[in-house]
Amino acid sequence: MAEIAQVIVDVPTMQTNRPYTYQVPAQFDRQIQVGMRVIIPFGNGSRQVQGFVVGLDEQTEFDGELKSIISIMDLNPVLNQELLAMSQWLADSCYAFRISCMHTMLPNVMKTKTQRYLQIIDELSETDLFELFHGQDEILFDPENMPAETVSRLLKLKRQHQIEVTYALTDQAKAKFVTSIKPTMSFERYEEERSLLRASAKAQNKLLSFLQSILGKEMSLSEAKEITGLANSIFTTGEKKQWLEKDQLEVLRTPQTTLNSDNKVIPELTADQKVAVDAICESINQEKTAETFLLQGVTGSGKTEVYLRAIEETLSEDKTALMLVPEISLTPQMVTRVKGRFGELVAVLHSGLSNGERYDEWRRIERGEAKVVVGARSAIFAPLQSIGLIIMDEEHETSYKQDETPRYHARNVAKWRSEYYGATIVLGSATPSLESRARAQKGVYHHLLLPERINQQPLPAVQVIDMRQELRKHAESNFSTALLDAVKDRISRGEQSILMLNRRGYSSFIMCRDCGFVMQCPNCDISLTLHMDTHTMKCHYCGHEEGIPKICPNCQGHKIRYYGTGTQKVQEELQSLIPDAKILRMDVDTTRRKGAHEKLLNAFGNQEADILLGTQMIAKGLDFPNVTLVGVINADTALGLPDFRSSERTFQLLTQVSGRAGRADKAGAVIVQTFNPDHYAIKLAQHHDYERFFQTEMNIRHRGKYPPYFYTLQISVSHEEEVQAAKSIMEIAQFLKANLAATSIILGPTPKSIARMNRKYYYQLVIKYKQDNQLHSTLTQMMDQIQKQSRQGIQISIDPEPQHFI
DNA sequence: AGCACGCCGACT
DNA sequence: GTCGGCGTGCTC
Repeated sequence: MAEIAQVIVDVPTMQTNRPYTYQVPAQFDRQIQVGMRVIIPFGNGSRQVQGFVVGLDEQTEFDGELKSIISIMDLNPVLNQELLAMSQWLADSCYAFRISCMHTMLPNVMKTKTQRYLQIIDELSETDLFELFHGQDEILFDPENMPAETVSRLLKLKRQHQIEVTYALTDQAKAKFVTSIKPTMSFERYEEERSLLRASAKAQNKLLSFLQSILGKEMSLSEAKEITGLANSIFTTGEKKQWLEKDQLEVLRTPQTTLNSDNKVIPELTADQKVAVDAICESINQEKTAETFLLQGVTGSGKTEVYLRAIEETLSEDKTALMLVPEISLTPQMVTRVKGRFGELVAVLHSGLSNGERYDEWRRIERGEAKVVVGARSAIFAPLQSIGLIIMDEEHETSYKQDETPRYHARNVAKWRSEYYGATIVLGSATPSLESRARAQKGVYHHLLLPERINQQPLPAVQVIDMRQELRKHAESNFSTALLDAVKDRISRGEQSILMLNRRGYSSFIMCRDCGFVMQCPNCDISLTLHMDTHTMKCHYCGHEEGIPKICPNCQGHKIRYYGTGTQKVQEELQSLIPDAKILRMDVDTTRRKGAHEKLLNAFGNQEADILLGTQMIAKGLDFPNVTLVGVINADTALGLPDFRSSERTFQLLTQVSGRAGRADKAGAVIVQTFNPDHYAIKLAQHHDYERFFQTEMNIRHRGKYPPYFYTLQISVSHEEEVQAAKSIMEIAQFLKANLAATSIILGPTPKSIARMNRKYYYQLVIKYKQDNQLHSTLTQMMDQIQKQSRQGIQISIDPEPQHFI
């Protein structure tokens, strides 16, 4: 009986979101395994696409002519049973296509690039041959980058069957090889060869001794050249004389990290740490129990050491460990600390890796060479087997939720994997998300506390400055007298300060003083942001860019002025207020280039500047012993946002920056400037009072029927015409009202706060629900319906547990 | 997605 | 009359 394969094709649409059946040709019989990639014909014509084999059978229900698999792309499955099962779960829970989920779980290089070629199959006219084919019998077919007239002429020839389209799928997943050398003789034979040399042949002599020293080994040519200092030609001579063999050696593009041995010092545990480590280790040692711990520890309480001990225990049980950290915390120091403890067993996955490097790290994990994986969000899909421990540091971070499809939350994926393997989860944070803290309260998670800092240092005193008062005292400025004095004081003492600007909703724009005209993006409904470094106006949403006008485009007036506060403007103001201060600015503009981020932080660490001024990105995980002052320039810009999590965000951010001050032997101080000094999030952050904040916020969430009491789900639609988008979301709302449980609540529909983006209008609604068995099927049904309208330009997206409501 | 089929306006 | 516009349906 011939083999039959079930294949998920690489065509991300609703209609193709299911397995297709293919014949396994005789030459591939018993060579194909579930989880491998294959190339298959799909659709009319001879179109070829990539696919993933998800099942193998002897027979099929499908009663039509089966097409055959064209080729196999892998020697081994790239998705194992676990990941395959997970892709299905992920697709269901995120309302995403299965193929999109599969690609999300794999390195980018697993995606094939499709190229189309046109081949002449019949005699062409002289003109066509030369004008279209340049005298060749095959050309690349790339309609996007060809003149429309050329394309139509080519298509016409195709219709007349004079030429045909061929497909070439290129697999980018290629291992990297270098030339290597291998000794071919025995020690004695080399001695013999040496005796035959003339005395002047010094280089050859050297090569012979070198080959003797690496008997039985294989080494890359470049490394051999480096060690011996011999030229390429000597090795070529050696090859000719058959002293050595050249070969292709596979190398892993593992990024180099320097390991300094002083990281090997393993600190003593405090009593609290010991309690935590013991509890976690006990769970790790229990087979097949998926338990979750919430490790709540103030900044500097030594959470990382607890993680490292837990990983150690996991490895000793012959299991693997996964440690997630937010992208911005994935600093070289952090990586060095883990590598210092577990060395070569560690694989690191972060956004700075090239596709090739990422692929190589992925394979180290997949082959079992790496047993500890450290990485940002997508590292949750690392192909580790027999996972014993999953750690999520800073578990409250919103970056754990992917904001494009599939919109998964790494925490949920962690939970799934932990149940699959019976692994232990450790969620760590100084300010846990309300969801997690509430689960700990209910006993769903084990709650572990690290209430004290390692060095017994008190948390820094936080001073809140009422900016409304400040404004009354003196002219408009971003700096209160208190903050300015404090900064000057640090400079005079040779200490450093960190100043944070809450960037959100706080960018610079230009406005005409005469008519009030504000420059807007022609594609999106938002103001353009001023960028002084490039002297342009940019749209932060679609990337649109144009010059700065000198006269008002609306009233032709000359009174165009800058408004708003960007880091750059604040830097200028600060510089004029404290002329001799050395200020380092860190924001998206100064860190765009690769490595710029690190460079800036190193410069600051080496005390090349007095002040580090930046956006949220400076709040996380940085540890500078000489920093004794942290200032928050505008604490409350997030508070004004129409998002039920804005208080939580503000509290978390303030608590986090506070932790940056005075971590070493010097006492630290924090100054927070705000227009809402009485807001509970700010007051409770001032007193480092997480528990009170938790209680207060829970009450508010309870009253408002928000998470963690209710689940949320956002549906948004977009269309080029506003009426169409509005009509569509109204229909959806109607449909949902008729089909959802009575306890479910629909908010909206409303236009999105940025109602137009990239020439499209956006409308949304939010469903709040406690338990709704009909929800999933209703939404699936709805997606099906809407998909039929997709030809008319309606686009829909479902976001379970959205992190941003604006 | 991307390809073919099929039905309408405006050109040699 | 035919060419080519794009709306519609389908892909094992």
